[in-house]
Amino acid sequence: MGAYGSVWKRFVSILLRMDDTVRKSRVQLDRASWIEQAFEVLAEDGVAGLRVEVLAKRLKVTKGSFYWHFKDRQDLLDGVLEAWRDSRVRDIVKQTRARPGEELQQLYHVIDVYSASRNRKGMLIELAVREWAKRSNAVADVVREVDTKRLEHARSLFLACGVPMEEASSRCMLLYAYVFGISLMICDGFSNEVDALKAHIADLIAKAKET
Amino acid sequence: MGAYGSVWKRFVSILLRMDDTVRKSRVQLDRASWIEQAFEVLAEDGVAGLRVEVLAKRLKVTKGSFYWHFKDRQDLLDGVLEAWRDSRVRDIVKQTRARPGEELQQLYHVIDVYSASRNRKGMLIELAVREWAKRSNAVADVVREVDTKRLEHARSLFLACGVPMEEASSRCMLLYAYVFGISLMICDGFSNEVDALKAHIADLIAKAKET
DNA sequence: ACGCTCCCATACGGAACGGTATGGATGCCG
DNA sequence: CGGCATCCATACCGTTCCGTATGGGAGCGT
Repeated sequence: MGAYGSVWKRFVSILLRMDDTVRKSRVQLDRASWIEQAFEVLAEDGVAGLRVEVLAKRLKVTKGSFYWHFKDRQDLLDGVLEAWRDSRVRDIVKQTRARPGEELQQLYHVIDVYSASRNRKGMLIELAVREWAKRSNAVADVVREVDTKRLEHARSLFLACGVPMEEASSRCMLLYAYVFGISLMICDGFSNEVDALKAHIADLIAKAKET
Repeated sequence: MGAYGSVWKRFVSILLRMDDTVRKSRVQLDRASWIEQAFEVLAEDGVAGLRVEVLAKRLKVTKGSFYWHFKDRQDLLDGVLEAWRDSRVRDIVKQTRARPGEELQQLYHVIDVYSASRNRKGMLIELAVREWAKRSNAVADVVREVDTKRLEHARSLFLACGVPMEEASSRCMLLYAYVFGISLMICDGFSNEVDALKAHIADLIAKAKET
């Protein structure tokens, strides 16, 4: 052993971690696996499709497993909501952190990331959660928390671009309302150059120096 | 009788009309009554809440009545979709028809009408239908048809204001995406002057002469 | 009074779903 | 080897749905 002791220890730890990962992802399930699958269903069928037996069938187990990891269906919904909030908070600080001087570019990046064409699944989850919030005060509280953080971060980008306060507040609200709203619309009957129009709209929101 | 003949006839016709109205609205139901109630449920619980027995309970009848007026649940959904399209088409021509010279004012009116604060029920139906469209191609086709008409009418207003073509196309897309998206957001944690910000956003969309 | 149509109530079967109880398989640990 | 904890399968109950079959009441014409 000697000099290879630490390497051996790392190798063993990797083996253990691999074994643990396989166990968690194939043979045995945990809360995270159920919640992960729940997001898939959430994107496809909305919160109304989040049924215990449906998830169990997708995971190829029975609901006996579900009620081991979760107290009841509400416990799953709480876990999904918590996981959504955590992932959104992480995503916000990641998407709205810009190097000095690149704030405007970062604003365009945010509009692009939330575009409905790419990242389709993420937007479907976003819409499903917000529809969920219409019928649950607890979900509405989380959405309010996420929206507040998102708007504040985006506003700081506008402020860094030299936009005054009220204007920056309005523009970041317009930005997020647009990206959510455009994903609800079906515009391909209006113009065959929708992408060009969307690029123009991004200029209206971010720059707004057009005539 | 004599001179009172016509009065008597009118009285009888009123009685018959009242009787008919009572029959339609209380004792007996028709397709329109079920569809009307379906829109109430659609606003509250979304399309997933549109269950036959739930509607029957709300109308204080049994589903024996439902299956007299409708072939099955899909028949109701088709009726709801058709009624939504018709009402939207009527509303579009009503909301986007402006006297010459008042086109800009009419654009502000459209933004105001679709505001989430007032007309809350109408917006909930709008969102429910669009979420429905995510999982049904037939609904998506109707939404596409409505969106196309809406955008074309709104674009004509921008064009009448002297906005060039591509700019007008972009602005009307931005307008509708904003009004739908803002109704999905919960901004009251971001600012305590949300209404003032929304008024500013309306200027950004309609005028957009700000710095 | 009779039949006829319209409209709805009742009863039933079947499926999907939430939740509980219980047993069984596996692995770990002394 | 035996005891224990972990994790899941099975069986079951109650509820809520959709859809159908059938009967019945009210109006209405003859």
